[in-house]
Amino acid sequence: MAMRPKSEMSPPPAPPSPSDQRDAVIEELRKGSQLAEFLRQQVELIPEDSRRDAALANVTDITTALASSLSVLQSEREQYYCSSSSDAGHASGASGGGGVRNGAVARTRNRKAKHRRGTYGEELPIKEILTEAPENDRFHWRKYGEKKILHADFPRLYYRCGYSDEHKCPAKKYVQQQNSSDPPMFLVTLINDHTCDTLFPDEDQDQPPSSSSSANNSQVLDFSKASLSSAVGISRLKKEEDADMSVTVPSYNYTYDELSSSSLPFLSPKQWEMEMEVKSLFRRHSGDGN
DNA sequence: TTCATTTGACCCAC
DNA sequence: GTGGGTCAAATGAA
Repeated sequence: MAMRPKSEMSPPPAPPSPSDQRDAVIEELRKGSQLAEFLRQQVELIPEDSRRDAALANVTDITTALASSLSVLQSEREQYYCSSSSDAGHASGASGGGGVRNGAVARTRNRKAKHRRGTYGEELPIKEILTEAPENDRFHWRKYGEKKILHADFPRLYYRCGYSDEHKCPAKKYVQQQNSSDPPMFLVTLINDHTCDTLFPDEDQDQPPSSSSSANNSQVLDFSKASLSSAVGISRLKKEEDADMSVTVPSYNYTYDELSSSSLPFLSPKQWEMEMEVKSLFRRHSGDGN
């Protein structure tokens, strides 16, 4: 965070409100959309058909991601932080949810609930990810519950790490559909880091995803900026049908200036090479004589 | 047969 | 009493 000299901070420094942060993000997304459109024009100048088409596909993904994010943020501008003390007020949109599949079965059990309601108890850290593909991260999740949430039009889905039993991995995530747009957006709340990932390094990490799924990265809206790199990684497609998902979008957490100083953890080497190539074109055509 | 998902019941903080 | 989080039997898919 940039610090200003005390002499410049004459008014009492009011911390930015959540709505201010949201407006700032919306503004950045708008700038990003303009840049993406400009980038598209530059990419169209690439002479080689294959490279141009691939780059255009990436730009299209970026544009789609920015547009959908803008849509979500704007539609929920006044709702998102209404319940600032709770996480339960995020959802909005049309009605949905599942129906009754089975008849009611009377069961008697004798057990104790392990968890507290409300503020996730003491489980930390918490990361929130806005994505079109909530299941599309590199971890294996097992669904353990689904709950209709008050004032939410979509049920909240509860997942825990698929290795929670084997390796005592405490990672969990809650998935809340945000709207009924096409594709719908989901707010994914990640709770606890994966210990299974550190015990058993992901064997696919050095295997770039197939070119057909060039952008299996989710959108990350992490206002804290602290968990940006670890929140979402290159996807491990746990099921074959995941490979058919075409709604994944590239991460837009980096500006083009930041591209040069960051390592873009979400991109495969091939994608990274392409990004660098596009970036080079971008600079050349934007009059950057350096 | 095994594994994952569904879904009503249960627990507990508020 | 309400509502969010979790459990676990029932069920379906592979």
